[in-house]
Parts: sequence; C-alpha cells; structure tokens
Amino acid sequence: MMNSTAPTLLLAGLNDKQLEAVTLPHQSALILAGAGSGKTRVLTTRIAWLIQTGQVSPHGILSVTFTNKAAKEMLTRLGAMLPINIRGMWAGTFHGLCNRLLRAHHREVNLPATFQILDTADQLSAIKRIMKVMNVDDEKFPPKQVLGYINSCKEEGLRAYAVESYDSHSQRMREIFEEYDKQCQREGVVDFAELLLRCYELLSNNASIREHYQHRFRYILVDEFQDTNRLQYLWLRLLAGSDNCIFAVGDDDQSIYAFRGARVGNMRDFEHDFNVQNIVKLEQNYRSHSNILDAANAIIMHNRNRLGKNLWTSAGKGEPIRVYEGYNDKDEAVFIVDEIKALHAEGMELGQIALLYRSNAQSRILEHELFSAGLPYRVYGGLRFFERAEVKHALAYLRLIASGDDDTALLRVINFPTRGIGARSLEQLQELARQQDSSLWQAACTKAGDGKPGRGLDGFVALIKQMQEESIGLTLPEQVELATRLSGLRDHYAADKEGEDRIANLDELVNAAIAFNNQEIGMQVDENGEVAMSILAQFLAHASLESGEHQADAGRDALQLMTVHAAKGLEFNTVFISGVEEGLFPHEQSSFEANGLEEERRLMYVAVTRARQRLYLSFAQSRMLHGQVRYGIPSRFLDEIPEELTKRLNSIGSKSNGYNQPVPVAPVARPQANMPWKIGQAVAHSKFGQGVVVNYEGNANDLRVQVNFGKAGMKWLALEYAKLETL
DNA sequence: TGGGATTACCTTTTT
DNA sequence: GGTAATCCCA
Repeated sequence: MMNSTAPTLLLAGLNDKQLEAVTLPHQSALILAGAGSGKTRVLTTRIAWLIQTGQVSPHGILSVTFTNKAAKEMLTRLGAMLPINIRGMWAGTFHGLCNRLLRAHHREVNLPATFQILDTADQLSAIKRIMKVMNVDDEKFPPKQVLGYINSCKEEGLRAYAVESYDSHSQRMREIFEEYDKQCQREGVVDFAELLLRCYELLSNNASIREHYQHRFRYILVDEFQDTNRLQYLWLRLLAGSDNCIFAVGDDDQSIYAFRGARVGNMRDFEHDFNVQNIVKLEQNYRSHSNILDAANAIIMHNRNRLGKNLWTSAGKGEPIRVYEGYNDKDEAVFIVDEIKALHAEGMELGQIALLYRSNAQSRILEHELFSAGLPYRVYGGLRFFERAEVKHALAYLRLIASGDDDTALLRVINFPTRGIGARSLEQLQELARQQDSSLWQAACTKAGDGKPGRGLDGFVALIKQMQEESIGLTLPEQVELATRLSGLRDHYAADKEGEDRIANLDELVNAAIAFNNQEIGMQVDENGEVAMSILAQFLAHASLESGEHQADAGRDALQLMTVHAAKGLEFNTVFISGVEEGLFPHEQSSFEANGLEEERRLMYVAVTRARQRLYLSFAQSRMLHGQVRYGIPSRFLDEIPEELTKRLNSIGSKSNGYNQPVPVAPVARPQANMPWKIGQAVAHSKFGQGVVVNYEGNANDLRVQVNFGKAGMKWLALEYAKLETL
C-alpha cells in the first residue's frame, strides 16, 4: 500500500541534512539539532515517512519526550501530515509511558491497580513523616536534602540496598531511603523517579514482558536526548534490545538540566553503545538573523567538551544586539518597559516579545513596572493549577475515595477544613496504626467504627465512608463535585473573604474532570483486553503527571515573562534578557558545581537563540537581592560577544560619551566616614583586574574588603597587603 | 486546638 | 522583600 507521490510531498522543502536525517535506514542515529534548525519538523516527518513508506505501522513506534506539551505538539503535527489513524502509536513523556506500562503490569511489579503518584510536595511530606517515625534529626538531615538524595539515587538506577555508604551520615541517609520506600510500598504510592525505576525493573526482571515490547517497538524516537538522566538512558537501552533502533535528537549546547540529573554524556555513550554510524548535524538555522547567531556561537565557543556545531543562516545580519546599562534594577526595568511600550506602539504584538531572566525573584520588579505602565503580561512558571492548595485538598479527598490507605492524602485533609483533630489525636492515631501495622485510615476505622457525623475523628470516618458510598455509580465530574461539597471545602472557602478565587479553582477542577471524562471515554479497556482502572484513578494519575497546561487567559495578547529555562524550545520576535550580571547570570551558585559555569553559558546560549529579529541585553550596577542592595558588574558573557555585533544604548560611569545618559535616580553607594573605600567603588588589582567593592569588614586599621572581580571571582582582600587602585 | 505573630529560607524545574 | 513554616499564647 505504498503511495509513491506522498513521501515526495512529505519531504518537500527539507534541506539536505534534514532530508538525510528523515530518511536514514533502520539503524540507530544521533541527530545534533541546533537551536531553530527544524528539530520537531525532522522528528515528526521521520515518523510520517516511516509509516507512509510502509516500513512500520504506527503500532511499532514509540516516541518519547520530556514534556506533555512537546508530546501533544508532535501528535498534532503528525495528525496534519498523515491521513491515517495513529492511535496505535505510543507517544508521551518518560513518566507517562512508564505509568502506562506499570498500570498494565501492576501485578508483576507488586503494585495495586490503583497506585497513586506522589508529586514533589507529596513526596516531601512523606519523607518528613518517615523521618519523624524514625526519630531522625531534621537539622542534621534536612528533608529537602533527603529528597534530593533519594531521587538522585533512583535516577542513577539505585535502590537503597545498592547504595554505598561511607560514614554514619550516609549510612543513615541510606536507612531513611529504605524506610521511605517501604512506606510508599505499604501505602501503594510511587514518586516520579519510582515510576521510572519500577518500570525499568519490570523490563529487566521479566524477560517475556521485555521481549514483548522489544518486539513491538521497532522504532524508538527520543526528543531532547541531552536531557536524559542515567535511568532514562538505561530504560531506553533495555527497550531497544539488540534489534531495534533509536533515533535520538538533541543538542548538547542546550543541555541546561544537569542540576536535576541530566547527563549530556548519554550522547557519547549512545554513540558507543549503539554503534552509531550516522550522526547528522542540523546547523542551518531558520529562526534568527546572523548577528544573533554569531553572538550565540561566540558565547558557546568558550565551552570545552562540546560535540561541535556551528549555526548559520541565510538570513541577513539583521539588527545589532542592543545593550543597556542601568543604574539599578528599577532603572533597568523602566528602560525595558519604555522600550516595549515603543515597540508596541509601532505595532508589534506583545505576545511576540519575551522578557527573560535567570531566576524567578527577578520578575517582581519587572512586573511592578509593567503593572504601573498598564502593559498586559503573562508570567510563566510559578504555581501550577494542580499544585494549588485548594485543588490538592480536593484531590486528596478524591484519593481517599479511591483508596483510603493513602496516608499522605489522609494527613492532608484529616483536619482540613478543621474539625477538631489536632496534633494529640493524630499522634494517638499514628501510634495505633503502628501497633496494628496498618494504614492510618484503617486505624481511624478501628477507633471510630463506622463513625457518626459531626466533628472529630468519628465525623471524619463517617464523612469518607459517606463519600465512598455516594460516589458509586456517579460520573467523574459528579464525583469531583461531590468531594468538593461534602468535604466542606466549598463552605470553608465561601466563608473566607479571599476564598473566591479558590472556589473558582474548585469549579475549574470540575471542568477539568468533564474534559478528561469526554476525552477518555472508550479508552477504559487496555490493549490486552483487561479492564483498566477506574476513571477516577486515571484522572488522579493525570493530575499528578500533568500539573501544568491549565493556564488561564492564554488567548490574550500579552507580553511573555519567564525564566530562561522555561523559554527553551520557544521563539520570539524580540527578546529582552535582563540582569546580565556576574553573580546573577552566571549565577553565583553555579561556581560551586562542577562544570557549573559551562551550564550557565549554555543557558545564555539558549536565551540568545530565542530571538528572531531583535535582542536586548541589560544589566544594572546595583539591585535589591534578598532585601539587600548588591553591587554587580556586567556578566562575562557580554565580553564574549564580539563588539561589532552589539550597540551600546547608553554608557554610564567613566566611559560616558554623553549619549542618552540617564539621570541617576538614587544614590548608588553609601559613603562611609573615614573609609577610603566605599561599597560600589570601582577598583583595579594587578592580578585580578577590574572589580567592584561589594562588602567590607574590620576597622580602619585592619580593613578587609570584598571585591567582585567578575572573571576572577569574588575575593576578600586585606587592604594592608593587597595593592588596590581606585578607578 | 487554632489563629496570630515571628522567623528561616531564598537558582534553575518537569514529571 | 516576600513567603511559608513554625512558634506561642489565648
């Protein structure tokens, strides 16, 4: 059934390299796809081409991405390319796919059919809980640190028993890890990393299941390969077996998630382990003008350990990169807002302008100025819909309807809205649960029997039982409505004068349930013909795995505010990168990590390559950070951009040319009596070069100053010895 | 037990 | 500076 004209049509308009990648033979391949080089197009066209040329049916394809958004986009584009039904294809995130596999084979991995998924906040509270039981000092073992430890172990593919411990501290960590996993198993819950690890174990311990899927998925395609962690890589290797081929697309220069376990090294390992003969580099950029690309290339060139790649474009040089220097953060923000106002007045859509920053804390002052100027804007990131407190409360009630043994859910709402169950009653309950080795819910039932309506533990038990009974036979949206009402959540928020938004969110949850219900109907039997879990359990899994995507007023034309991380994969006509200062970008913390600076540089590379036509870089001499005024100097990344690509919009300080010079809005430094040095003073050192005084200690006779030298780093210098010149 | 007050935190983030 | 968690008192 091969259609000879269709593939030609499909391939029309691809450049040579893209065409080569799309039509590679059945072998593993690595596609190095630079920013804006048509990566998603190659990926989707590859799938369409494989199907259309009859090499494989949709059933034989597995497509893996990192975000639900990317998965959705791929399916949408594919749907537009192919006239046939692609339902049989598996496409999703690593976590979504593992969830699917575990649901289908829950018996083999010893999980209940209705196992629940803990998000990070749930996981943290579960860790705190087990630490309390184990009597662990949370000063010595900060729960967040324990969480990081457990997740990174799992992401390396390690169980507690397999972790090495060198001293009593790491030994204790290991024990907490072990007990935490036991607790999760008891409660029938899994965290995000566990989804992957459990699935990996399923495939590695169970030959027939492994072979089944190996036989099925002849073609595996992976997006953003540079972001895979160790375990994801091992999982892929297991699924691929010896016969299947992996089509990996990635860009080592855009690897910005090492801090959460991503291993760029997987790209080199992949080359070796899969005997990759085909490495295709997509270097032609269809997004930006060459001034922008040249700047990006110049920056990333300073990194060692690259696979090597240089973006080019046939578009012209375009506009110079505009650089602005502010006196302080407010001055910088005012400049950005004025500039955006002017662009908007000239007719540019606000949605085509992005305002990027390194860390979320920077958005506040920008938002303040935008708000005063009356410019509509939208901030990405921050609290997601399914992570809002009221939504999590409602979901906890639903989880208790699905399975009472979920201790995390029970603890979240046993006294919310308050019903007179305090710390003492809880302790008694936990003690009883421990004695009879049961879940808290079972202990509560023992204590209260069937319970009687009202306050206290009796009331709570009666309430949950009532919910469980009344929800039988209801549709999903009705169940959600029932939970939000019977629980008293609605009444509680109605009594609160600021509860309006929260009730609106509860309504939105009902809407989400309606949407989910419509979409999932008819999908309740899995491919083996087994009756799948209840629609409620499916909805709960969906809520954990897809916490984002529920954003209000997405349609309105508004300026886009986000961190550089959040901007990855997006593009805009005009991009502002603010706070391009030492200590902020590159971030101070990065210097404590191995290769931290290189990751910051990749981050800058990502930021710069978001812009199509116009790019602004701005920095400020001083800014409020953590409630203190901090003095910074321009980022080293600015120096890495060739001067001929940039245009300085202003110049303040000694190098003033008088052009467009703003008036100082606030005293920059506070002068110190009897001090030859003041904070904010520019200085020069014979070895470290130029810098700025940021702090001092001691008295006039024995004074030490802290100087930010930028490239040479932050130094404490004793004035008695160090030869410092004022500038 | 629960609400008001005080105090520790503070890069980046998807699942 | 802003928030979330914890502390303390009624």
